[in-house]
Amino acid sequence: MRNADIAGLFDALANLLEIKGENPFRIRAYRRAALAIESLGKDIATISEEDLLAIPGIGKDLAGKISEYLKSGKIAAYEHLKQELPEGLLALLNVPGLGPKTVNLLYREYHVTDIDQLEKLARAHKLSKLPGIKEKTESGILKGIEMIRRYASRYPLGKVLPMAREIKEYLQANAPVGRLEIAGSIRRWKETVRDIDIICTATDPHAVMKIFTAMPDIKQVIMKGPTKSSVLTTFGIQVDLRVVDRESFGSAIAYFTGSKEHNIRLRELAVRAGLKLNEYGIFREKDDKKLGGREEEDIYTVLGLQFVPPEMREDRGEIEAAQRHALPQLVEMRDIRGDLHVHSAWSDGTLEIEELARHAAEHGYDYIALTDHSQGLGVARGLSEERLRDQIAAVNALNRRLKGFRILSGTEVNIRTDGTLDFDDMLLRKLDIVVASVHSGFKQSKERLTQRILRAMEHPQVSIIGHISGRLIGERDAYELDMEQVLDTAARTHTALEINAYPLRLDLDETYLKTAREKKVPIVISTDFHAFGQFDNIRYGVAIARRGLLEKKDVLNTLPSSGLLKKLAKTSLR
DNA sequence: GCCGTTTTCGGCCCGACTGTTTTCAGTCG
Repeated sequence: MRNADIAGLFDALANLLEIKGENPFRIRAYRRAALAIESLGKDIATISEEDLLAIPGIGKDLAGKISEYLKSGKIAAYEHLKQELPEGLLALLNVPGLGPKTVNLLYREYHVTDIDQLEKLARAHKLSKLPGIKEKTESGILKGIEMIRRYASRYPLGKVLPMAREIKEYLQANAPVGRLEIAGSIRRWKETVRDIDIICTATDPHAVMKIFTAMPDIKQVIMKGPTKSSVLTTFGIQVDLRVVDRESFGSAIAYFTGSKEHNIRLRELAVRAGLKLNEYGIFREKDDKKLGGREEEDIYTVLGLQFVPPEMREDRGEIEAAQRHALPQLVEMRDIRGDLHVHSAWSDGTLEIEELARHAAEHGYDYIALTDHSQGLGVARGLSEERLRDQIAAVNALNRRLKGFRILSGTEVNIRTDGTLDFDDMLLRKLDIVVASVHSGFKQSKERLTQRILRAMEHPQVSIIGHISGRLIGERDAYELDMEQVLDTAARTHTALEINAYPLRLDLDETYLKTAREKKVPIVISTDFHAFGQFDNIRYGVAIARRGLLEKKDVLNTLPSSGLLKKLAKTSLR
């Protein structure tokens, strides 16, 4: 798909225009369009020009530029702009504290076009000769350069959320705070996050800020004010704390949860209704009377909107739906009845089958599917056919003893490099659930990988395709797949796709979920359980499902086991 | 550059903190 390329080009265009000092609203239009294209969920090349115009934020001009790129691989306007301002300037914008105005100044005065040049000039104290720049700014730029060299810009949610919870607990235990919540992209459950945003109420903000900026494991205090402070942890992630009084907590958490684009749309609605919305509340414009803000719901109510769950707040149409009071009823944690991807100590898990069952029942589940690895995956102690037969017998024996809980016999069978499965068909037929996954040969061509997965989906015994993209967020990219074909085939063969709730996987990812839902592809949410406590990871998967707008009816493991097995029995459907 | 329950033209969100300034521009979220 070229979506990411086009979105990237529009973003680059916006940045160059900003350095040039162009009309800020024109710049915003490019950025909005870039976001819309990125989260489109289908190949932009397959969309007619007419349908392009139906996408909010894309008008005649941008639709033309998209077509131009699809035809020629270039956008003339961007090529022209590059003649004026070198592309290298874009990298300079990534330096914290360095914005478009300063980049422009540096380029005009010293022809700075890359970070190494900038660093040399700063070290030689040449920058402080420029208007508006003195020693502090100069050393700030050097610090900024060090930061981008040392740290990644975004981190996987699964790494950051536990840190955020630690900070939350620390502040609740040590600072005089009232209500306190994690906000920002963590609260929206974005799969990667850039920083940790925390919002709290307090009667003595100074005392809170003092404790916050002196927390253990703080590397640097970036800024410190009475209502807003930022620090950098030794891990390298920025933490922002915002303090408000209790009457503003709702509006503040709404504001601090974002997304920025969602907030902008809310404020535009407010302006049009003769209101003003900020982090302190929602006010009537003419007399400044406060109409709400203590609770987050106030904001949506006063604006005449249905309450929008944080996971949906990305300005992807949720505001319009909330105006019509037609938001989907998103799937919830309590809807999940069981886990369909679970490993025991028979392969590379740590719990015995009975312990697993008890643990799952304590977690509130009615069933699990035991899906240990297959023989080909030696590193994970994959089961031989003989051991799998033994396991089926063990599960049957156990099920006779268990009351109100059921273990489904299953496997996570390797999809071999040619698309065949790692167990004999006769054996697979004895199982309740067959999860088929790719564990090797990631470097195959897009065509081969796609064919491989299609072939597995055509197999009558395969109920679910596990972690379909193969990615590990921040560690390994997804392999290339023709997702259009994959989703069509999944729908046709009634093969479910898994949302793998392991925090570094989280695929099938949200960009494809919307399309999957439209095509009526069955979806399951599973944790890929290996060790005690990991059933809790289901929250990540539910969040991704919610970000993909899935409802309870779209997710198969919201069903009781009998209904679930009926839905997964694809042979009876053909 | 987009868009329309005021508008096809004239609007387009709002505030905190920092550094360099004697009143504010730049950056960030």
